[in-house]
Amino acid sequence: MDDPFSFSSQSTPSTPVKTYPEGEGAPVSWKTAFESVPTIDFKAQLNAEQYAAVTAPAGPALVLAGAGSGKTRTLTYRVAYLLSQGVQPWEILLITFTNKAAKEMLHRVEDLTGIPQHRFWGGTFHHIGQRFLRMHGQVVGISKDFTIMDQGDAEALLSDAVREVDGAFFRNKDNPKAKVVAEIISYARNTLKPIKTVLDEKYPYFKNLCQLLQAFASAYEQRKRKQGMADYDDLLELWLKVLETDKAVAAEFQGRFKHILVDEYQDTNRLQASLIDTLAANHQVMAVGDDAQCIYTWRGAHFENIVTFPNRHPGTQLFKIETNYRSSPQILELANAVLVNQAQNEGYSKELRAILPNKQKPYVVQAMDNRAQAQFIVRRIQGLLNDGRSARDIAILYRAHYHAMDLQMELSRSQIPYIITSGVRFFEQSHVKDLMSQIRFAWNPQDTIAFFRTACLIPKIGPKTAERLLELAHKEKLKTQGTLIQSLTAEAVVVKVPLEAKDDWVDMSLTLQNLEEALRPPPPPPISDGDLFAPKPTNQAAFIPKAPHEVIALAIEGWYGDFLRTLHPNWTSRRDDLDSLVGFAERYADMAELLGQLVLLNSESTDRSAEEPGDVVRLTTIHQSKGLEFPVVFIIGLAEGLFPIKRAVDEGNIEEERRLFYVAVTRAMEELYLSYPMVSLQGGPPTRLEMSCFLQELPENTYELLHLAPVKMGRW
DNA sequence: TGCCAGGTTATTTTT
DNA sequence: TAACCTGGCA
Repeated sequence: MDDPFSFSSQSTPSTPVKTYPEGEGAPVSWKTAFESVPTIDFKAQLNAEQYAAVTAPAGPALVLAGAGSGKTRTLTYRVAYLLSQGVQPWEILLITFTNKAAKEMLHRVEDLTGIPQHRFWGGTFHHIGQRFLRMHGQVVGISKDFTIMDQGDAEALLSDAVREVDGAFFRNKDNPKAKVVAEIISYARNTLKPIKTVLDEKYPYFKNLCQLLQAFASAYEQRKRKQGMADYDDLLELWLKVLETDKAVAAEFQGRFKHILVDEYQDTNRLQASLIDTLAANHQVMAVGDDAQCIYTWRGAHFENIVTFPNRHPGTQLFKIETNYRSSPQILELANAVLVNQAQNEGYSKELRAILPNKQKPYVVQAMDNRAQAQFIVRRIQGLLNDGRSARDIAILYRAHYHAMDLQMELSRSQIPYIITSGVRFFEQSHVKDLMSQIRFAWNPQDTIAFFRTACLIPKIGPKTAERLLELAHKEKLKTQGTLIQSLTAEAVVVKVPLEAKDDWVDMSLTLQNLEEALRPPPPPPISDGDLFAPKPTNQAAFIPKAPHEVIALAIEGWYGDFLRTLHPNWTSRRDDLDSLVGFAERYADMAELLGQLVLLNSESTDRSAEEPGDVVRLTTIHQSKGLEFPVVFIIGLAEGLFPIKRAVDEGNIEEERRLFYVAVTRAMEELYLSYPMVSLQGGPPTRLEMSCFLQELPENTYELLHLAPVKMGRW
């Protein structure tokens, strides 16, 4: 697996990946496969707008695809079209933002063309960056087998770096917390701006900390390199750095891709845009997106990227796809009205054109308070279900998770099945991370974050104690020539473990030792003994590491499996999570790959979500609803202060809130309910809430107002 | 130094 | 709801 691009978004050892060396044609078998691609009548299967984009001649192209206009379809057919023109699959680079999108896209291409997914070069920015760096990272001083940290790990490492530079920093409560420091630094990196600029623009109240933050950033950087770690941003930042440093490598990749396709281009940040621009040195790039749906500027997304794309790629052809296949004309009329109120000069003008039959106008619903809002929705849902609607056709969208609290209670009470996609992801759940930390530490004893996480689980052991013990173990290691993990159980270390923690400490260390033995050959025995019968070095050559899923099973059987019971009351379900991790890991042949993927993949790819889609109502934030569609959509909390949310108003980010509202509205296919509570009972005395400005701005003929009387009225 | 209980507070979160 | 913080105690 040396070729960085010989992968699909999912690693499936069952279908071995073939790669073709540079300059060589594909093997004959492949050609046969290629010829068997069904001929597609592009003109018949696409509308005129889509057809134009799909069959665009080579060269830079920008496809503005409105909500529900068949964006994915267009992209998929574009790939098929290129293939039909003789382009080889490995000459196409397909970049998406999410794993979900990558998976879906590759899947659909395979369905359409019959060519297996893994022939295509596709994945998320981060996936591709990872593979690239595993190959060429040394150019910028990162080792091949770096470990990728997730958000939490990165913050922990950053905290360490901060304390190293200024031990008292976090004690001052006026200073930003580790999370915020991380945010600032990350934002700077993703937007290619100096920290100073970021502070000026977004955090003026931390301006005086500029020097300090810069010092934190570089200390953090050093730590990462020293410990062989990379955070998410590194995958992009260092990728770009390599391309800029090593012209030969850059040229190789620039020549390799004849066609680069980028999905959701409006959500690229400056760093990602630079990557694309660099790779697409010959302007062989098609960007697809919708600037009206850019909702991630707070994380560095820069929707002007889409606006200035033609400047950076001279000769760009512009395609607009505006026929909407998703929503009723009434819903689209409202959606278009949302955009009319956009500040001027915000992106491209667009108007979605309906082709579906008429339906009911969207409703605006005023409820007394949150509770009444929830009750209204529950009653309405019951009505829909009685009319034969499936629960899965219904979604409730909101701006922030906590807006849905009353609703959850009300739904549970009425026994309406629902799922809520909450903020915590599978791999970020504490027990999953606990377990994986042990494996990570066994895999890479340099990974002190993993060690601390594991050690501090034990009662009576906190960070300070853990640090002392680790130091002792290091000393011991030098003495005995063993491994660090072997030293954990050395007498000199164990005596320093707090009395009550001893049993757990030893158990934990023994498990770690088991894991280590499963992963790596034992170190050469000390020579000084003169022991002629010591195991011979040949043992090492013969060592075969255990498969990742076996290692995970080993860890569960070990110390943590039992310890978990003492940790959480709901340990059985957590134990199930861990067991499902074993199944998940079966897909991976080696630990390095698994550890890398674990961090890059989020909940989508777990077996868990595969089971999820049942016939249930879906509750989700608007951000997470992007790309989805539902026949019936409720958008709740449409009051000033809730949506647009107060903080966004304070910071002057109304336009992003408006785009968010636009995204929410365009999820709906047939029925749309926009509701808000008129009184807030949250914390303290009841306060009156105004109708959201987004509703106030709408022409009155775009919706029907429904004022809920306290008593039951009519059907609801 | 570490633990625990109780209280507070709440943006959004592709990787 | 849950995650986080704080203060007081062992």
